[in-house]
Amino acid sequence: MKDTLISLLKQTVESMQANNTLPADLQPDIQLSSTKDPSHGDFATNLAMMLAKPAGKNPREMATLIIDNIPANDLLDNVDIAGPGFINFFIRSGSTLSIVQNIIDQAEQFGLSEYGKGKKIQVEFVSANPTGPLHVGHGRGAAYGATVADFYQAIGYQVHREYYVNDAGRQMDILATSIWLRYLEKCGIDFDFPVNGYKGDYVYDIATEIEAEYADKFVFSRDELISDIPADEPHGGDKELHIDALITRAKTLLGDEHYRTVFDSGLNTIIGDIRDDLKHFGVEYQDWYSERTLEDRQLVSQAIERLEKAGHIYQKDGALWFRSTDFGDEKDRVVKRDNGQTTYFASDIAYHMEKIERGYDIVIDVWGADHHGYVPRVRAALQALGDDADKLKVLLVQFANLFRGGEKVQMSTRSGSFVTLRELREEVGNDAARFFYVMRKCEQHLDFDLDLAKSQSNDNPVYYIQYAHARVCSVLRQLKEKNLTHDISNGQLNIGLLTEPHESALIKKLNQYADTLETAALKTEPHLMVHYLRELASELHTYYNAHQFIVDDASVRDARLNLIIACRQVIANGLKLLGVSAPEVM
RNA sequence: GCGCCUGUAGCUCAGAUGGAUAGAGUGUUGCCCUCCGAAGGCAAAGGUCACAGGUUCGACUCCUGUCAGGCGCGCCA
Repeated sequence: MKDTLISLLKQTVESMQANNTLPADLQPDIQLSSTKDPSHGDFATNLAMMLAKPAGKNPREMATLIIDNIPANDLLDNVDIAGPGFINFFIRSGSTLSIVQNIIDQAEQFGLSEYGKGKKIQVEFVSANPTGPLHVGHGRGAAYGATVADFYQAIGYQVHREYYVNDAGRQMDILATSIWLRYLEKCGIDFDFPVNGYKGDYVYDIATEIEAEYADKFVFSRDELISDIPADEPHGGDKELHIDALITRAKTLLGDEHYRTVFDSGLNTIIGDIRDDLKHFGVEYQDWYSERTLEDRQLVSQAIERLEKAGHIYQKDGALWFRSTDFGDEKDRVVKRDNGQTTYFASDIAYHMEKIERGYDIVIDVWGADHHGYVPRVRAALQALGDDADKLKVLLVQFANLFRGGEKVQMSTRSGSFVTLRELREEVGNDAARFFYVMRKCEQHLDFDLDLAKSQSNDNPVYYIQYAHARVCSVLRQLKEKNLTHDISNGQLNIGLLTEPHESALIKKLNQYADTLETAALKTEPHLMVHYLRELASELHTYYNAHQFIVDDASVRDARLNLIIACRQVIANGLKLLGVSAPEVM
């Protein structure tokens, strides 16, 4: 509909250029928008105002000329000039009504498009360190990333969802050591647990499992454990040095094989838990990509070599540095430390290099906003490697602050004091959680008030939309109770009877769904769909209150029922994309 | 200090590429169930779009500066 109108306007401009009403070299970007006010018609364009200046005419005069040059067509009922020079288009009512039948015919397929056909896109999201359960902050990334991915898929892109598992590095060593220490405690060894260790309950659980399976196989004496270990912070020492010494001690005492056993049991338990958690949240991945495999495949050293060959690496203070300042970063970055170990950044270079090489048209990273300083250096690395850095799109998600009893909940993974995603889901439900997380633009801070979500869950906006869906289902149940049937083809035959303002408004809204979906996908702003669905539900509720659907006249009845089941379908389709259910009864 | 994000109704937030009278929810105040689910609808009230300049036919939107809040600036991950 919109596209047809735009091409009509293109023809208009061309014919005006042919008859010299317009300069021939003008290539106007034709903008057509849906109107908010019905008195402005169905669509409006500012074309006349944009063309007025180059053509040396005033906008309203230009508008008249444009209207005179619009080719004959059966789409438009009327065209008006309004305000400073807007051209308002009134679509012939019959042509907008066909949307109802389209929706009914296409059902859950309705609104999907092939916009991105043949294009591959990769979305990496959550990717939280597997050092503990997901918390509410991760939940936002999960809901947002999953929704962005699903939206792209809905407009025809081939989507690959990926979780980057940081299964290498110091944080994981701290976790493994924490588990082992808890295990030692359970086995009766007496010592002070390091302040820098992971203190969550899940650490005990994993330790318990290890004890159950391996009994005292990994037990060492107190002396073996703590001799020559530098003091922890409460005893006037340095907590970082203390934990690092304990890690080294764990590796020495346990030996590679046993250390790996403890390490992997922690990793596997936690990743399994995360995977399970996300699955219940309606979030599934095509790939769980292991950081360790990067090293196994020597991709990290390959990436550094490539940078070196390209002349972007230098040595200083015994370390290898990437000259990222050549590509707009604020300072150069170390890729290999003086102790010979590569940095986390080096792994990330390798990972992004490999992602780009996999041949995606777009590579999307969903990151917490606290990583924003990291964007320029990753982009710099891709440029230095000669890869197309424009393919990388980093979406930064601001923090979700949790409020309980009016107080901001302080969260720290290390101390174990945080609300998990699982707890949140159990408290407010998956539907409300998924919905709330994407209700706001991602760069907007999100205040998640737990008390409000719990105590007033009936006021949840998600219920308003779900209720509209359930209401239509209820009408159809009523119909059955009255021993009436709904004849869809009779409804279509009489669809022209839908002339009430409320009906026209609904039909106009239904016509906007596909466009909303496409915009929301391309802008990676699923909240646009949230707002659309709220508006659609609102108009459906209004219609419900203003008119009776189950009326004696079968022609009107069937036509109206066609309209409301079309609305129900669109609500269901939209909610599904958001990962929210569309219940028939509430 | 430098960089990124944010500042719109009492509160929480929408306002894509500059466009018509800046919109919702919530809260406040009135109405509407002999009628398909009142988890609903209708209406009222509520605004210096942080502030000051600039660009133009036109600025919440773009530019510059100021103020306020959040976050980030490791040979951590």
